[in-house]
Amino acid sequence: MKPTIYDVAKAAGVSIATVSKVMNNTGNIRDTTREKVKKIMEKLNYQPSLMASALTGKGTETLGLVVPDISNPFFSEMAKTIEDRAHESGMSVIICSTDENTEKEKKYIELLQRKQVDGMIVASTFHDMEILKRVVDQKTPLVMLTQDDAGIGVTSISVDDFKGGLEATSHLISEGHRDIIMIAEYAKSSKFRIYGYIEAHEEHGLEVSEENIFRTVASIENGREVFRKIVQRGIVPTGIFACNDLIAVGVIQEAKEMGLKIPNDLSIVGYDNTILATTTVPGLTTIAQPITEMGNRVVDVIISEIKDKNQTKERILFEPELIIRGTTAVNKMR
Amino acid sequence: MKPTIYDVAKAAGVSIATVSKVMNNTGNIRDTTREKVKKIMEKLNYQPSLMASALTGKGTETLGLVVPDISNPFFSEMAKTIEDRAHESGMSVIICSTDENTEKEKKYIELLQRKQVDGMIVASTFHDMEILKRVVDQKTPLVMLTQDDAGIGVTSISVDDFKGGLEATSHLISEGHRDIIMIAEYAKSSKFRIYGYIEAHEEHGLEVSEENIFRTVASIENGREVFRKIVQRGIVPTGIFACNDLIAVGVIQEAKEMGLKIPNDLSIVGYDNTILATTTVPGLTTIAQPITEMGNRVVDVIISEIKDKNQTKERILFEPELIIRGTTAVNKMR
DNA sequence: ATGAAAGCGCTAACAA
DNA sequence: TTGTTAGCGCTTTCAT
Repeated sequence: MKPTIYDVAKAAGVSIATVSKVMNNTGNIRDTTREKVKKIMEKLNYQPSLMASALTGKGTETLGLVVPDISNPFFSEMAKTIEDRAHESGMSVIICSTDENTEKEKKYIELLQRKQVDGMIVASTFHDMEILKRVVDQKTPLVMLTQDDAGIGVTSISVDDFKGGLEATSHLISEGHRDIIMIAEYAKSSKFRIYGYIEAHEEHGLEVSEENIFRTVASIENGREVFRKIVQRGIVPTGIFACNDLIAVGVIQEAKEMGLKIPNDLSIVGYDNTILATTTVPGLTTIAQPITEMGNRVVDVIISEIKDKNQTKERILFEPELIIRGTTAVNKMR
Repeated sequence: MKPTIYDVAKAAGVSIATVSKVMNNTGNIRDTTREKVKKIMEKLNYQPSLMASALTGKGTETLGLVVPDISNPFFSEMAKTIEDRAHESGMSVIICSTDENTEKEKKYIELLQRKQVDGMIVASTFHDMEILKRVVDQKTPLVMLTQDDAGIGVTSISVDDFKGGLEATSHLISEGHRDIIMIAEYAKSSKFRIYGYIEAHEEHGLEVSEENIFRTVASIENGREVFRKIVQRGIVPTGIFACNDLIAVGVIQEAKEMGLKIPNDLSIVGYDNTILATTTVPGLTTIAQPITEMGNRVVDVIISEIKDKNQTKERILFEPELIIRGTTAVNKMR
């Protein structure tokens, strides 16, 4: 079936050691031998088994990427840069989508361990840190993306969520909004965005009510649902800060269907600056996370940790950036 | 570091064969022994190496998925269903994004072969069929998604693109449009959509000009660019059929910036019915591909081919469905 | 019911 | 410069 190193060796009339050497460019091989072997490999369409070489101690040249939902543009865009960067370094990526489901999180992490990935990038909301702790204990390089490390001693890469929440909320406040609802996720990253939301209020001497903070899971449908709930409760916000673009889009859609004009009746700020933020009408004002930079960086970090396992763990924060588009405007309701 | 089967065996005071048997539920093991071994595995957090077991002839329980661009919502949504379905069957998925780049296509396919994936799903536009032919020759199950098999004898799953193109164009024609531009991709799937476009014209006794068919690569930016080009050439279409939602969104954006009213000045039909089609304003009229059904089906097919390599190859066509939203309306320009 | 041992495809000493 | 050989962690006969 698939040719092995033995097939190549036999066809070339050399030993498997020689074949191995020409594959890996190690040792001293006579040019003529090298050429001969290469020709045979070509002819047989020989693909050395990564399984076998991994077994001998070499790496698998594979990274595991765990995200909550690959169909969320934020993560698919992130996955794309991560993949590109990884492949530049000769590594491939196994992507797992956990659906924010604790069972799946566990299953996928274990799967990645069994596949002996050289390193793991975890962008998913981990409820059970014990699981991650175990991979760290087994010395598998791990870096957290988009959330901090929760004390398991790994490097983490995220944007300054506190600042992001602060900027988003401050923008709404400065436009004259006073009744600002925040729609957060259950995810860890939301925590700091909430603090930012609170801080912005305090800076302006405004009250914050826990009642104005809603929580849901990222999806357009959930965004719609939460907004419906908000309205049903008789709350009349003029501004909404949604923890991601998906939710923001849901709010936009629902609000429009209710006959609200955006941004005149309702201003909305999203988070992530995904492709969705550019396709809505009006365009979505949002907090940009530098997806490309973060993706590239996380790959660079994980690769350097693979090379040297004892690197100092750091907490890398990128700057969020407020992108003002059309969903926010001066509050004329006051 | 990571415990091996030897560590477990030693700790449990049994042989590795016994450990192997309890892992795989094979052979006859005394209950007490089984329990003892299981307890040790638990305690050591033992994860059997998939590398090692793959080497002994077992599968890798991994599927390779090759797409042109994972950040295109069509493919990320597809990837999500494929992943979900695959994981239900205990298989994981390695996703590769080729960027429609022939080099990368080759690189990734070879990578997947080296990783000994049990099967491959190829949704990417393959220019060099020779490469795919080789994987088929090596008896690796392969199914093509979203494009037909180009004579390499594998099963393919796609929607009836001819019909999709026909319906999209017929819809525009029935709304009174006569100057309909088609923006296609270089991809194989576009070929049939173009035939559909032509057929629709012929059915209505209308002329088709090759000049009205543009080609580009899927992205919002390219959609904008092509539309600019169209306008620059002095062509004034009232209808546009774009081969995917991304391009359609680009057209919408560019047209709006030019001050055109949609759908009054310009009607647009997309293709794919991704999340983007729901977020534009007005909503995008588009041809839906049943992403979930196709994704599930392709996994089922590949898994059954893995189980039995000599299955009859088939060509499975799903039905496209015209989803009418707000970007199309009766042509009032005539 | 359990274990010894061969072998999967490759790497890396070590010999020759 | 090239080849021999002992593993890597696991599965699977075949003995015991």
